[in-house]
Amino acid sequence: MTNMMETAQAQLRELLMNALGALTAEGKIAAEPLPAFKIEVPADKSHGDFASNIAMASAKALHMAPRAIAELLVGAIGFEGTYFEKAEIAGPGFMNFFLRKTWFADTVQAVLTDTDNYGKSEGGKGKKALVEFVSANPTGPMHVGNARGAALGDGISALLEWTGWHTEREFYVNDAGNQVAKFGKSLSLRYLQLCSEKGQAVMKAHANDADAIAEAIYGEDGNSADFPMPDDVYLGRDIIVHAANYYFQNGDALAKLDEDARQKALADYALPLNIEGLERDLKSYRVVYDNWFRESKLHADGSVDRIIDELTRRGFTYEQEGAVWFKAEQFGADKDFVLRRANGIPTYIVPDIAYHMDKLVTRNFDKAINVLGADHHGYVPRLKAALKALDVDTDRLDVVLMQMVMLFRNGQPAKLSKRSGKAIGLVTLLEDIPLDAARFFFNMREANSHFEFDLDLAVEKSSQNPVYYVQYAHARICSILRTLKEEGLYVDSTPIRELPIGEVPQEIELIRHIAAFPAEIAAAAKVYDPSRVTKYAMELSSLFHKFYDACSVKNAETPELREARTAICRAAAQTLRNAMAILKIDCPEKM
RNA sequence: GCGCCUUUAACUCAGCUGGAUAGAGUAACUGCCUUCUAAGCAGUAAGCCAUUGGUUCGAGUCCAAUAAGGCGCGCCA
Repeated sequence: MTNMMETAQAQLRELLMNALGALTAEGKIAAEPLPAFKIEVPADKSHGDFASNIAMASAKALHMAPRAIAELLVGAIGFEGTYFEKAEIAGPGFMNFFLRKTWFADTVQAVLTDTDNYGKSEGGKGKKALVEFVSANPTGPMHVGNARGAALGDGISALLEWTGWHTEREFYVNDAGNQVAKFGKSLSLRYLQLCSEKGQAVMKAHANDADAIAEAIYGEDGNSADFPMPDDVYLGRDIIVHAANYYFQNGDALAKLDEDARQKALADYALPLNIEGLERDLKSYRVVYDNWFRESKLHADGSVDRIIDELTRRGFTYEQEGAVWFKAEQFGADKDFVLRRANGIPTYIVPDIAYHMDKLVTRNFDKAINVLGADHHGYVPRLKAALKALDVDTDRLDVVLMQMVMLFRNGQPAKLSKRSGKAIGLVTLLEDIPLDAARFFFNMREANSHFEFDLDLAVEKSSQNPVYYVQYAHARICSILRTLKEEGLYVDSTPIRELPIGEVPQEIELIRHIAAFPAEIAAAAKVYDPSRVTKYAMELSSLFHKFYDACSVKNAETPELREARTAICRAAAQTLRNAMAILKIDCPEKM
């Protein structure tokens, strides 16, 4: 796929190297090894399209003033047949280079040729990445942090795909261990409450409505005087709903069983329902996973036990107070930690180690990327220490830490959904704000910054809302093209290089930014940061609106100019669509 | 106590691998639609880039210390 920015940069670098070579051959400059120099896009447009610090960087080695070097270079460069028409020397010795119009025309042509693939690159070709994100506990509904994780993880996955990686999205299902036991216990308690006299009264009062029953039993805080709950269980309404539904289907038979059997039966009933629910809710958020990897599999096939055995075999464990410890300090972690408790049950990290061995060894992904809440940052060095002890190159595991989300409404922290009045989770959030807004907003800030989510702004249909600003730009372009077609003014028959493209500053600015798209995507993928895509889209939209204001397409001075601007519009719309496609946000043709 | 993150305009944030006068949006005020979507554009205002030192041709950007805020350091996950 075409990257005109890169093409121009490579050409410029070659021109400079050739000029240097020629000057050295002529003896005009000393034959010294020169330090690396940079070619970059200056912030100030009057400084040209590209600038190089080559003269300043080489000053020391050549024992010459930067400006003198620059002057020699400018004289030695042959611009014929290239994308560049001239160079200027500025400031302390910067060299500023100016592009010819053909470069702008070729950029527009590249977008129209590549269409939906414009911006893709192949840096990751032949390599496999596994992106694990959300992995919410299946014992309850997803919270707002999961919504951010979902948008972020999905965006990172898309960026990797756009840069050539074979990418799989994965959800790690914690369907084993302590929290499942706690889940069963919670369900059992609620179930027994429903079977009690008071519970039966509530059931009768609310007929077969599980939600209404849950509301009544839940009371103020899930721990009412009539239906008290201990400290170490899940209190949520969803637990009561499960218990009630089970009761509707199977009656009170479980009340007569012993506690363990009842907990297991209820967990076996409710857990699959929750997992289906997670899948459904994420799908409605436009997140579709390739794999749902179950923790229980790692227990069932012996992987978990094998981790402890293998670390022991290698001499990296010891026993203390009846527990098995891993010598993590030896592998760079802050302190040793327990692998197997005195009661014989492995700690949570052992299945995690087994899981990552599965990712990196069994399935042999080149990269495993985990999107985690920042509160897990202490856990990362421990996991890496264990992987290192098992001979895995820990650079293959990249962790993207994500800071907390704070929801705001009317400038105040918001806890409850406006519409349903329930706690704001992923599902209730989408009741309150449009899907596109959620996906856009959660990708506006980089992962590692605290995020204040303004709920009022997200629903606002105005210029203040960045999602609408971007979508409006696209709809506006579509409207222009529609009008041209209706009036028979839409023409795309002339080769783009023959059109007058890049006549005014607003056109140039817009095309320059369009040309930067492929590099921006590659850079965003490299640092796992989809927020660069939202920023790019906002900037592109802004440049289009400015172009729109300055350059009429329909009423262009000449038919050639109209055709040129039509092509620019099409290229801008295409680029905007591609950026939004990465984030899975719609680009409506009308608003 | 140890470790990680954050600190840029009144508010929310950009500032890519150090580069030429530090940028947006919001809020305030002023212009621009008989002409392709005014959900837009243009203009006016605001900043010891937390503090102090260091590295160099050059620091918001790199290093060190300090301060304030957030988080983590379990035989919880």
